[in-house]
Amino acid sequence: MNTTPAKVLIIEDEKQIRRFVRVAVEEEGCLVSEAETMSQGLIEAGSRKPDLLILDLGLPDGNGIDLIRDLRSWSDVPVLILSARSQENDKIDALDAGADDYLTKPFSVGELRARVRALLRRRSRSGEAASPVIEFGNVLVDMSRRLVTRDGEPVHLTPIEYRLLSALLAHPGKVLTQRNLLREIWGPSFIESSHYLRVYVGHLRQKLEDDPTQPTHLLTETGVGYRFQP
Amino acid sequence: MNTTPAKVLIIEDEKQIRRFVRVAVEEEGCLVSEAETMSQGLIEAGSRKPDLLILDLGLPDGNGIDLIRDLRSWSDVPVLILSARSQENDKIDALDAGADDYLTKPFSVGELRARVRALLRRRSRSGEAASPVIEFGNVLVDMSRRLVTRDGEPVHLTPIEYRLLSALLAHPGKVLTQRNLLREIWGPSFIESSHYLRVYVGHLRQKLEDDPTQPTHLLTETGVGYRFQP
DNA sequence: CTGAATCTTTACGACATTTTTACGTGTCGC
DNA sequence: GCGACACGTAAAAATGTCGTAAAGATTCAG
Repeated sequence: MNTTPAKVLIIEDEKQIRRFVRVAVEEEGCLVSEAETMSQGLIEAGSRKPDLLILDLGLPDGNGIDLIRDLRSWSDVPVLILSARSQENDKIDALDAGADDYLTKPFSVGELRARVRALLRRRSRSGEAASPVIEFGNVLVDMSRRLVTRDGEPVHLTPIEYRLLSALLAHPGKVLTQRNLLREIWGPSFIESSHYLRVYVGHLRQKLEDDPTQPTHLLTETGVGYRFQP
Repeated sequence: MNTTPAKVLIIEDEKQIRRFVRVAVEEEGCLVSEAETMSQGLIEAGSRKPDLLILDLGLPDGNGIDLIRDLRSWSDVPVLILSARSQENDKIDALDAGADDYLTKPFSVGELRARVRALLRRRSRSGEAASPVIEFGNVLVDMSRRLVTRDGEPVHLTPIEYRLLSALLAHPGKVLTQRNLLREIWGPSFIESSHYLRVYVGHLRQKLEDDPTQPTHLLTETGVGYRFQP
């Protein structure tokens, strides 16, 4: 049980929905603050340091995705998105930009509270020290020393190769979309150039997989992205 | 077991059928309220906050589909439709608008009670299941990792297969019309090509059902659409 | 300025996925 | 029963994506 109540920031312009969400979240025992605009929301997020941010994508001023990107440059607070069914694409972009979960309107109190609980649960867990050395196959990756070895022999990785490997290793078992990886490693303007990924995933497999032709740890999900399998 | 009995609202003009339904639902241990007209039904739904709404499409005043659309803008209470065989199109339109399941007159008490149970079951679960991992049969679907396993073995799904599965799994027990699914997965211009669905539902059954010939979880509603049964 | 390392770009064959096509089955009304 | 219709399966054709190698382009140290 957490001693201090979690702080939740709601960014939502419609008063009705804001009330609805506030009540639901307060029933989870959280401290709630509100913002009606993107810019106000960013300021609140910076000053109040909330443990969870609930964001409506359909705000009149500015783009919610930009807010998330901005936010992610200095904070890793969980972000829960509220979106209308007509904003399917925005939703995906938002998840790509670093949001954690989403709800499509209309949603029920139960659903909302469940998502809030799930995202806040992460808060308590994340404190545990993540082991800085990852192992798979006959490869060791020491994150703290930026050192990669295979069968004991050190393996040299170029900067991009290493960043790509880190990104994949950060979420074991999870599929990372091409856009996600491209944004994280090359920057937002390279989202289109998915062939970079093919080249560099190829390099990594060449250096780390037993049989680069039949990879067992750096897997491709055709049409979607790549996945690291421990 | 739920501590509080579920509240069910019946919107039906024919007194005879209203009685029939009321008795059946009460045998499920529910609290029943009634409405004879659309407008009255909407008011009741707003004030009583029922856990299930049973709606006859053939009401004299106004259109049942409009009622559902209106309702869906502020509530996601499950809706069970009663329709006469001559109202085939209305039935599908209603499901498209957001209804959850349907019964075609004449129907038996047993059928009715089974549907009611199924739709109410969702109520208790939706609050708890914050976990993004869904289970059915011997299959596990981890939404956060885009990972599907069967008997522990990973199952590979193509992008379309996965999107189709997600769409079905998003609403357990709910009937999703072909138009609905086609629009969500292929886009609005593919509403006519119901053929794709047959092919890809076939693929999913092949990969996930114990006996693809006799599916137990990915069910067909002939002439209407498909349904995921947990 | 030169060379080595790295990154970017290009091209093409191999492969995976999607789309078509074709045909068999079962159901329902007549 | 017979024909129309919707559904399920299989496999070919079309399309799209991936992996690889290798040739420019860039950077940086010496």
